[in-house]
Amino acid sequence: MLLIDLARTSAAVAADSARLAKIRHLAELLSRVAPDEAEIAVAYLSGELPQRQIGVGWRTLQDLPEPRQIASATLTHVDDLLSRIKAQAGPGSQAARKDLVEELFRAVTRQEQSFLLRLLGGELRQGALNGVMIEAVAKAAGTPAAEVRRALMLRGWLPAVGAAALTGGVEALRSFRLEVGRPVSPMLAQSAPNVKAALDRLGGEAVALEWKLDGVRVQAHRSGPEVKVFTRTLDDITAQVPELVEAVLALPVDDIVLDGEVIALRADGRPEPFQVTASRVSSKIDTATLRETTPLSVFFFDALRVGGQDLLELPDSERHAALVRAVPEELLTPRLVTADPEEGMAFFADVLRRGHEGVVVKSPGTLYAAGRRGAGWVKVKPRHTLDLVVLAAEWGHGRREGKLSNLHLGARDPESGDFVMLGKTFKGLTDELLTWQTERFLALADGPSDEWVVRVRPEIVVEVAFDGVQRSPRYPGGMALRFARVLRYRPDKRPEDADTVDSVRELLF
DNA sequence: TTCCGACAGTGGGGTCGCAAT
DNA sequence: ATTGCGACCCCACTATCGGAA
Repeated sequence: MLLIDLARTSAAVAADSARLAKIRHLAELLSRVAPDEAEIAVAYLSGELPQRQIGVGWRTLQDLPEPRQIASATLTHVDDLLSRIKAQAGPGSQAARKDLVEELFRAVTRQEQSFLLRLLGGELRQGALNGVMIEAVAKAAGTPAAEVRRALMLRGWLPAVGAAALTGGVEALRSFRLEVGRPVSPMLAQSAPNVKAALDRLGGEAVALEWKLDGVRVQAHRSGPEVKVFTRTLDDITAQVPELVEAVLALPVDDIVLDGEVIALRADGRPEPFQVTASRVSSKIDTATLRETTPLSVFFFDALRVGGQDLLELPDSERHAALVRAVPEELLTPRLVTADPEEGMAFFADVLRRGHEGVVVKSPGTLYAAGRRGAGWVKVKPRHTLDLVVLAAEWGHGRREGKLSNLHLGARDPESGDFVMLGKTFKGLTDELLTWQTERFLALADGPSDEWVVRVRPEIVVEVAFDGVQRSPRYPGGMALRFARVLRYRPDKRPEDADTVDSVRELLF
C-alpha cells in the first residue's frame, strides 16, 4: 500500500467531524491493507509509529526539502526508513537522523509530507486516535469492538492488536491474554472537586478510599526470579527502582502483577516534593548511590494477577482481598472502606495532614478497566486559588489558531511594584472567553511582542486554580504554579488587588 | 428529547540522557 | 561546561459526538 492512500484517508477523516464517518473512512482503508502492512497502517492512522520513538521532534522537522510530484512511497519503504532513523546513535547521529528525515521527505508528495509532519510531530489532528481506531479495526475486521478493546487491554499496543484482528479475526483477538512481563495499560481515575461529590458519583454506597501519593505509577511483574517494572506509558524502569524489585522478590507469591506508586519519603515518613521522586526514578546513572541518598518506597493498591490467577475481571473488592493476602501491610496503600461521608472526609483531611496529595475513591464492584479512565475510580485533591495579573498571551494552535490562548501569569511584588511571572495556563477557557480575551489583549498590547507572544499592559486580573507551588529553575521568582487553570476573569479587581509573591511563597516549602 | 460517557485536542512545569556547541 | 532536543514524569479542562435514558 502507498503512503498517499493513508494521507488521503487521514485528510478525509479530518474533514468529517462525525465520528461514525471517521470510522467508515478508516475501516475502508484497513479493509484493503495487506497483512504485512496492517500494523503500520493501524499505527500511522492512530498517530503512532511501529518504532514508538525514533528521536525526531519538532526541531528536526524544520527546513524540509521540496516534495516530489508523483506519489510512489510504500508503507514498507517508509517504515524501513523510520527504523534506520531510530537506529542512529552516538556522535554524528543528529546529523544522520536529519539526513534520513530529508531523504524521506524528498521521496514523498506535498500531501504525504503534511501527513508525515503531523505524524512525526506527534499531533495527527485528524480527530481520531485509539478510541476511534478501535471501532474502525472492529468494523474492518468484522469483529465486535468489545473484543478489540479486551485484546488491547491485555496487549497495550493497538497496532499489534489491530493487525491481529485484520489478519486473524476474532480468534486472533481472543488469543491475547495477560502475560507476566508484558505491561498492561494502567487504569486511570476521573476527578471530583471533593469527597462528597466523589461519593455521590459512586452511588452513595460503601466505597474504598485510598491515599493518593504524589509519586510515579508503577506496574510490577514477577515470574519466579524475574521482575520487571513499568510506568504508566509502559516504559521499562526496572533498572531505576532496585528497592521495588527487591520488595517484589521478597513476596511469598512468585507469579504476580501489581499496580502501585513509588515515592521518595523523607526520614520522618513525609513525602518529598514530586520533583525529587521524578528525578530519582528517571536517573539511570549510579542508582546504588541514589538509593542511599533518596530511597524509594512502594505502595501497592491493586493486583492484576496473583499466584497465576488473572484478576482483571474480578471486582475491586476481590482484587484487593487477593492483594492483601499476597502483600505485607507495609507495602499496601492505606485504605478505608466506608459509606459514611463524615468518615471519608476525616480520612481525606488526615491524608493531607500527612503531606500527601489526596485520595482515590473506588467503587467495590469496579472491574479493572485497563487503559481507560474508569468511572469506578475518582480522585480528589485540594485546590488553591489566586488572583493574578495577565502579563502576556500566546497565539494558539490547531482549533485555537487565530486566538490568543496561553496566558502568562504574574503575582504582584509589593517592593518593586512590578509583577513576577509564575507560569502560564491555557486551561479552563471556553471558546467565548478565547474570543473575548483575544480582542481585549490586542487592545491592551504593549511592549515587545513577537511572532508568538503578545505582551499586554498588566491590567487584567484573572482568578486561577492550581494544585501547588513548586521550585522553579526557570521563573524569576524561583517558583512556579503546578497545573494552573483559569477559573474566571475578575473585572471587579484591579492589578493592585492581585495576590503578592509573598503570599505565593507561603505555599512553597 | 435530553443527558452524559468517552474521546480528542490544547497545551502546562520539571527532569533526565545524549549530542552538539 | 553549557545548551538544545527528545522523551516522559506529573497533569486539567472544554467541545463534540452519539448512545443511553
